[in-house]
Amino acid sequence: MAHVSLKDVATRAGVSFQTAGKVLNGKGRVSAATRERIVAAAAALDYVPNALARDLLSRSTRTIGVIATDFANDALAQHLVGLEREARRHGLLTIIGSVDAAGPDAARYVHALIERRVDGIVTLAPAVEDNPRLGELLRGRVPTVSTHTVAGGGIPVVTPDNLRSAYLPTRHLASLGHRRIGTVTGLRHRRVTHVRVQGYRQALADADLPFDPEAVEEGDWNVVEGGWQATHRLLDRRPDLTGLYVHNDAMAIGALAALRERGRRVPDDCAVVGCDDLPIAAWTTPPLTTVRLPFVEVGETAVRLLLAEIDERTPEPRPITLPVEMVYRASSGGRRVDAPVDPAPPVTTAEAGTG
Amino acid sequence: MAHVSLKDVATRAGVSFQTAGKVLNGKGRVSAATRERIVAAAAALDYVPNALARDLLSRSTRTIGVIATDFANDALAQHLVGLEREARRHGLLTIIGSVDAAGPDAARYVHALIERRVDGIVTLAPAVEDNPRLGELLRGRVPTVSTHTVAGGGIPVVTPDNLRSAYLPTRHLASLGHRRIGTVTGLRHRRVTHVRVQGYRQALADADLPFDPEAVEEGDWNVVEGGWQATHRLLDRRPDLTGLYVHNDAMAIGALAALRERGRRVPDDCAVVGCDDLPIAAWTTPPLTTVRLPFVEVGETAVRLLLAEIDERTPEPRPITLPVEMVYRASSGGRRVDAPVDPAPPVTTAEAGTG
DNA sequence: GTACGGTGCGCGAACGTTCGTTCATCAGCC
DNA sequence: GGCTGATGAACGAACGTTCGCGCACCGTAC
Repeated sequence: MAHVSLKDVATRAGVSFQTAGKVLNGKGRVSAATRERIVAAAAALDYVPNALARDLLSRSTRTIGVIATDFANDALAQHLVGLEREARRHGLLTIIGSVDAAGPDAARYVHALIERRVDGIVTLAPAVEDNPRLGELLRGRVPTVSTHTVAGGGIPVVTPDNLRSAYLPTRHLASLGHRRIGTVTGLRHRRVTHVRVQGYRQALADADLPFDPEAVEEGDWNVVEGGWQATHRLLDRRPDLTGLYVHNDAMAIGALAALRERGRRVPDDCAVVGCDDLPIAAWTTPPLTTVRLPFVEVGETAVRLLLAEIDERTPEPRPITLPVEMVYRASSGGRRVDAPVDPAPPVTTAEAGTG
Repeated sequence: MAHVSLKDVATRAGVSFQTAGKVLNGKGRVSAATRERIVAAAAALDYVPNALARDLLSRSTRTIGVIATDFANDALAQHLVGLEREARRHGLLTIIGSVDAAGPDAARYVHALIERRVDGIVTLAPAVEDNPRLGELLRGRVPTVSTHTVAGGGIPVVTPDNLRSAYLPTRHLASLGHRRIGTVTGLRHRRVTHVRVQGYRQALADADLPFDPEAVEEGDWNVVEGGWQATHRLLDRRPDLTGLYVHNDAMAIGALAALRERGRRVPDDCAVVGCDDLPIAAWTTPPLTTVRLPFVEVGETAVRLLLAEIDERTPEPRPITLPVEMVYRASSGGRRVDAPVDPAPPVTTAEAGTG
């Protein structure tokens, strides 16, 4: 498996290695005869050019790095799919690495990426919101795009329209006639959670419904059980809720279980709307009304933004948000009296859609 | 963001770049005074060594490539988690790429990996079973380990113990007293499917139950709907089944839905056992008895095998299989009369456990 | 004062490319 | 037959490292 170099090809073809290089790159004027000899030699020796040497000279590796927390996470995995696909479309390779939140290996990994001279980095890591170290490591050193607001700022962000991912389902529930709508949120320290609570409140206000802080409960949205526990806590406090917006589908499955245990029928006694539109959402009992988030598109967009940043074309200053979409199923009673979705965002604030 | 080289550090410190290199690598004898100047210069300039140059010389990139079909697939995503973690533990970077089965970009991607001089490749791609091209591309050119038997052979394989992943649940159902046990299989052309049918038949035989070809139905196991459809087809033919082994949890969820639609209670009218132990398996209605497959461990083991192959230590000749484990939940009626699991494999054949 | 061992650095070479320049050869032309 | 211009191929240099060798210089010992 020892590799063959241009020099090897050249000696076999009886030419200088530079001439061999010219032929194999299709550049420079070479006679048909020698060209043929060189091509034959390259084929015979199974020559594969050494990208290390080329990149060393060209100062570009056509490689990007991905910093993620957990590839098995549904959303992140889909981000990765879109990201890698778009990267490959542009002829870029993708290096991945997972980092535990604030551990020392985050710094080590970033360092390794810079040593490899990646052209840019995409972070798929909620941890960058709280942990300022990662931002410091990246800012000004490598072109970077993040799918989460980076502590300290200065790094382009692309996310789903998180505000509407809460506004739409809440409005949907209100339009179905529900007056007491609760919500099971994601982790409190996450930015997306704040934005969603804001969207939820906005929809309540638009429907002339009061905001009840006791109708909001935080859950651990990494596990189904988090939604199950939070729903129980919420219903202990507010047993009269008839509508529930849960910040992700995993927790919504837990919520359905909790409601079932309490003998509350869905959607008749309590309507439930999730978020994410995971594949299983269509197969819960009852099937889950939810919000489709453009996870794959976020990954794709991140790469496009990164390429723009690398080429020093205007690095998008303000966060980019991608449209979300309601998916109506039985857990909310279907799309009965839902108002048409207006094309323009219902609200606009400085915080809108960033998360 | 222009990068700083040893030469830059050296001129700032007033030494030759080789001396700077010695200091920054901790090798060679250098006086404390100049050492300090060099370190200071490196820090001031934010020097990061160029791995391209180093790797060019050392002929090792400490990087491995991953060829996968779909990172959003539950099993593959977990493979990837284990793989990347183990790689990082050994100081290796991981390059990923997804390839559509037999498309031309598979060849392109492999080529790109070899150009980058990756130290080895792991394939997480069922497609290598059918498509001989990928095997040809890799064999003899790059150290490779696969999680799927590669068409043409010659490449080390590591998988869960697929035979037992079917034997154990079938025996479990038999031990619960079920006499008519059906199975919804994965895609027919996949090797794992054959091995599982073999394990299923073996368990039937060991329980003195007849094998009924009509009690076996293929499903598209990439989607829940595949299990739903297959179960309906199966029950149309054999309405009297009282036990069902479904080849993955996603399809098992579809099976539960199909049984519900037919008014058959689980587990009383028909017991169901899935396979994979996805996080949601504990939250279906009823919770799903299933087989835990060591997906993460498969990824880790693949990296260890690959490192052995790279170091030219005995490249494991025969396929490695990792132990699987029953997880008892309500969909089968729990672990009521299950026989103790014998430590040794119940059967051994040439096909055992490979898939 | 010469020989000697050790220390501290510089220097050349190599890894496999790409790029630009130089050089030899040859045909065509007055 | 000497000049021009084109063509084909060789050549030198550079990218940023690592490695080993060589060479000053200093202090010590005879």
